[in-house]
Amino acid sequence: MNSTGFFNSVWLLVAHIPAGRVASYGQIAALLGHPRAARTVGWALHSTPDHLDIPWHRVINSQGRISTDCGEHSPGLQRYLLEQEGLQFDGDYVDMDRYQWQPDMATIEAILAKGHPLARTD
DNA sequence: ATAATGACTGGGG
DNA sequence: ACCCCAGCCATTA
Repeated sequence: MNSTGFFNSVWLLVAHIPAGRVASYGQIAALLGHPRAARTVGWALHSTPDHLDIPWHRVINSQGRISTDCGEHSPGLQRYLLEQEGLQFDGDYVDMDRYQWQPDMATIEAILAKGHPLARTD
């Protein structure tokens, strides 16, 4: 159990990204107070337990491009899910200025304070 | 405790 | 636009 770990915070925050919006790995890291831990965010999402039902597809790279090459969470699936939520792609890119999630600090604090029901069960 | 591992990022060529 | 590189850092596949 680890409701305060970084992975858990990542899942918690990503769970609150609204449909039709996206965040970058670095953005999630920064919102959690670790602006250099973008890679770790990617790793956290890679190891997201399926039962948590996290909208993992709403996290893409800072260029507005899909990064995953994981079999379970494939680029094709991620793009499909995003398009289902109304995002339009220009080639391999989405317009970050248009779709990026922009929560205010109060929202973030509320989410993090609320904390946890996402603790791992292994 | 140390080493390896990435769904990253920004900069440079 | 593309490819490559070095720095990055929480976790342990």
